[in-house]
Amino acid sequence: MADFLTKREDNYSQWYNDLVIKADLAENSAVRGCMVIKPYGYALWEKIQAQLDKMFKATGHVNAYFPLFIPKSFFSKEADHVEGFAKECAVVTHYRLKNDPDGKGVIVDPDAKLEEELIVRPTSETIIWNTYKNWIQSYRDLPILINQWANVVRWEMRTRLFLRTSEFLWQEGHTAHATKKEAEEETRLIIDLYSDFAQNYMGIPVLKGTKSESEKFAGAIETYAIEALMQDGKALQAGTSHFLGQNFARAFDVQFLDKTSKLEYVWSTSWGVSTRLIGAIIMAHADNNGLVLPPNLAPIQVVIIPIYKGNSELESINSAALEIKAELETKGISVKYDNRDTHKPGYKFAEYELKGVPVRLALGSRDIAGGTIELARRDTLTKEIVPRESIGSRIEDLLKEIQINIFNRALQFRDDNIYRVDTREQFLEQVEKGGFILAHWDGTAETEEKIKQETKATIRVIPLDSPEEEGKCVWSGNPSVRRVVFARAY
RNA sequence: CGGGGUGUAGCGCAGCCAGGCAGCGCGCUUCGUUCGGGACGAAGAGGUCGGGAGUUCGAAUCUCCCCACCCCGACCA
Repeated sequence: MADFLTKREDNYSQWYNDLVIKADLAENSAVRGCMVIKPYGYALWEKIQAQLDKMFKATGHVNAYFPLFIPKSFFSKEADHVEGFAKECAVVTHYRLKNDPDGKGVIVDPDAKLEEELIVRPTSETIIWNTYKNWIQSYRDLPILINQWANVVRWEMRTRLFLRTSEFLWQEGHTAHATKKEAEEETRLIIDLYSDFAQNYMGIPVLKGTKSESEKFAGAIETYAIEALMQDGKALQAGTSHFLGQNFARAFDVQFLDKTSKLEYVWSTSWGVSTRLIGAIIMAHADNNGLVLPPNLAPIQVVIIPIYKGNSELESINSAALEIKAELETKGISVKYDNRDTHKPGYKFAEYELKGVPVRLALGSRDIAGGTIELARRDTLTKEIVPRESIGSRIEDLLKEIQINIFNRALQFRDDNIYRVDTREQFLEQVEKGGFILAHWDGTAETEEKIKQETKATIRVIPLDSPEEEGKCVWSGNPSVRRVVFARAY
């Protein structure tokens, strides 16, 4: 059917690239490594934003905005943080252009060199903690629970639309607390919130856990992550929440007087998810006909397509369609009525399938005469004829059903692709096939590094709920007390 | 930064080896017939052949230089 898309089974990454472009989500821009997010892709991001924003607000967070530019000196204050980001920072060195005296065009004005270079934020901990320093003197000033929606820049070597681009959109939460306990609770609260969002809105099951020492955020004491499994068996980190301890407070000298008049460093967290989530939605649900969007995040939940011969038929279909649209909209369902006369129904069917619209209604003279509507669902590609009077309630139920169905499908796939592995041979074999590998690990960075070098698999998470279990490290044979999750990852 | 590849109409490509009117498919415009799974016919529009220099009567094609992008590695949400 969709023969303009590369088949998923032929070349998964080409299929993904084709899909992003053909479904009109985004395209490569004139700037290397940076994408243009097109209206349909941005609409999806807006749905993600709106829901997360609601969830952040419901847990007491507020939004604010900090600068894009960060003085270079701020980066040198937290050693691990510098180490982690130094290699991928864009640097602003000048503030003016001038006409090229030798000819056409403009050049950077050498007289306009900045005293101190500015870093384009790869993340905002430093500028934010420099600012918080001025906001916090007393325990009465705490907690600070701020989120910002922003763009960040990380100069990536290799980029892929949504999954890894040099500039991307995200939200970053930065909180300040009086106690360690409170900051730890915040970190856990957010990773649970992300997990809830991934499962109930994106329809993607995730594994929740902590990162190993080498995989955690630069500057964090502990990094919690949710990890999803894509259809090709590779893992995708879908969200992270960091317990930063007092690292940034010490680096930026942020102290407060507690209730006992004792001077203390502030405890902090940071957490984020990015436009990468769009990549996750694609790679978790889409098929050879195109996107399959979860109803809870689909920009268009229902599309209505008229089928008619001549203008007289169209008129009666128009009025019926608009009635149905209005009825659905009163139930909070987003509906598009596509009565463009420039494309045939078959074209539109294929187009909305490609774009992953969960439910499609087709309305023709036969339906008008018989008081029915043809309803097609994207997740199963099945059709049914529904009586006109029950369409509202049918769709209301169906959207919920589709949401659950695609989650269950992804869950089934995920569960079918978790493997308990106990020997190096099994590990090597399974890593080639993909999936999450549950294996014993001796807990050392050396072993982790060796495994990464030889298999390209990394520890995705150390699951929060993993039971203690005596075993031997799959690589070194040294004793281990629990299994961790390995996979090749995006 | 290494290795490979590609730049020709909006998109996808052929033409280059062996120099001689710049082509094909899709898309686009107009008109007509169509319309329940990507319609058909007819007529059109659309080009700095990535850029520069050279060889030649003549360069998309040969030579040299430059630029950009893509893929594969090392780095990463």
